[in-house]
Amino acid sequence: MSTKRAKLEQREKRIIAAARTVFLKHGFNKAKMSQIADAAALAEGTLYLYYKNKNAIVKAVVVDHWRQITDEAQDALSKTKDSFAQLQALADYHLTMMVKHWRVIELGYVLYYSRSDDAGENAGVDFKRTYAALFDRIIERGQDKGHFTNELSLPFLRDLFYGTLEYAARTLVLHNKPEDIDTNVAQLMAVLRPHLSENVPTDTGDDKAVLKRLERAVRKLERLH
Amino acid sequence: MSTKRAKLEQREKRIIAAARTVFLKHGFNKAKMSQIADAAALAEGTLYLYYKNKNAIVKAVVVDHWRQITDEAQDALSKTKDSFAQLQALADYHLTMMVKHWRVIELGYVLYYSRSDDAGENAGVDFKRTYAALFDRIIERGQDKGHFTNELSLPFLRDLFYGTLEYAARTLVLHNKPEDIDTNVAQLMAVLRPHLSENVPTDTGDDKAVLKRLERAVRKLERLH
DNA sequence: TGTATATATGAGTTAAACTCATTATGATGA
DNA sequence: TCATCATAATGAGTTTAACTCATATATACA
Repeated sequence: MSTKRAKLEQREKRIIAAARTVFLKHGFNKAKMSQIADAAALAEGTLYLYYKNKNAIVKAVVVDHWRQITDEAQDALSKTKDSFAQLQALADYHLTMMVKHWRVIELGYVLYYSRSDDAGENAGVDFKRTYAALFDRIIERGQDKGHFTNELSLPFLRDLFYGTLEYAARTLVLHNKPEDIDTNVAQLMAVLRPHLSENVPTDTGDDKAVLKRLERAVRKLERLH
Repeated sequence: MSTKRAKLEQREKRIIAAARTVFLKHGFNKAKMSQIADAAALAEGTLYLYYKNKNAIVKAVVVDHWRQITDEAQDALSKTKDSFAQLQALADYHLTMMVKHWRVIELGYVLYYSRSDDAGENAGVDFKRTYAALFDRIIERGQDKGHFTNELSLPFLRDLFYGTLEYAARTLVLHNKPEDIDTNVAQLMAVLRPHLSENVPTDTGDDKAVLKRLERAVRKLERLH
């Protein structure tokens, strides 16, 4: 009973794995169904028993990728309970993954432009949905615990977070600078911090002379960057 | 002399206009070369005298769009000399245009995924280049005039700006809420302000502001070491 | 073991991007 | 105005690759 179902699922996975390899190697257009069939050790016609068409296959590849990524990200987040640290961990993980698997991200674009290909069928671009929810959960929990302000709306914060990181990833890949992941994450967190952390006013009593001296030093340092 | 060249350019424009109509109506895949030819009142073969293939046509459509957008944005910016106001004007214009012409943005995705189609030929995705430069110019001029700090790197700022706005546009289109353009722009500017405006705190009594600024600077230093 | 049902196959069909031999257009000069 | 040449346009024909379907094979069940 379950062996049959298991076997079919096994085949589906084999197709996805084969398709992923072929798509990543050649890109969507130059990838041929015959190549995918070969890589999966199946006849071309058999592919169509599992997926309606080439678009459905690429969609399955992309969806599968985001599912894996979501699982891994969840693990990475569980290492800390501090909301802000979790956010930083997510940003770091997300950017790292995007840079590493940029070709998959580009494959995802196929799904955007080919929407409305077959009215109905190809329903909305909702891969990433559960992944994006990770961010929402962090923010909401941070707000509940009173650590985060809510002066910025959640949808906006989400767009800022993921939009910035996607563009940053493209820049890093384009200029082949994966070592800049950290500085990008740091800058993003610096931007978010004042809008998330409930600022505890620094205690007074500090000597003005010290402040003045510090400020001169900082100004000097700032000029270096 | 010039009439001949002018006529050819005229034809190119007719093809782009026709292609734009057909692509926006049907999407890239369902748009047929024959339809474009019909819409341009030309034979199908003639299209190939002007553009190498379907991809080249869609690229021309997208490039043309961004050229127009760039011109218009420049006009919108010339209304004010204040750097921060210019940034806000650009954000507002950009988001408005993206929401209005979202289908063209999606068409642009075709260029991303189909890169490497024909090694060499389809050189980098550099439409938007001059458009993105508008942002750079505002930032750089603001920094030169001493109104903007430079604690965040230009590439990062650019990715933050355009990345956030693209994601925000997608959200607005998806939820059909074009009236939220203003709130999105406002939130983006609120996020950017503290990192751009040089708010030199008067060291007379304004301890909190000084401390805040010093803290930011120190955190930044900590990140670097 | 025989029959029915489910799954796999790949030669054949079809659609659409692209080519190219032929035809039309228009410029130039006598 | 016409003859010659060069340039541009045409669309029937070719090619490629996604997709189909009649046939073959495997599997479950009595």
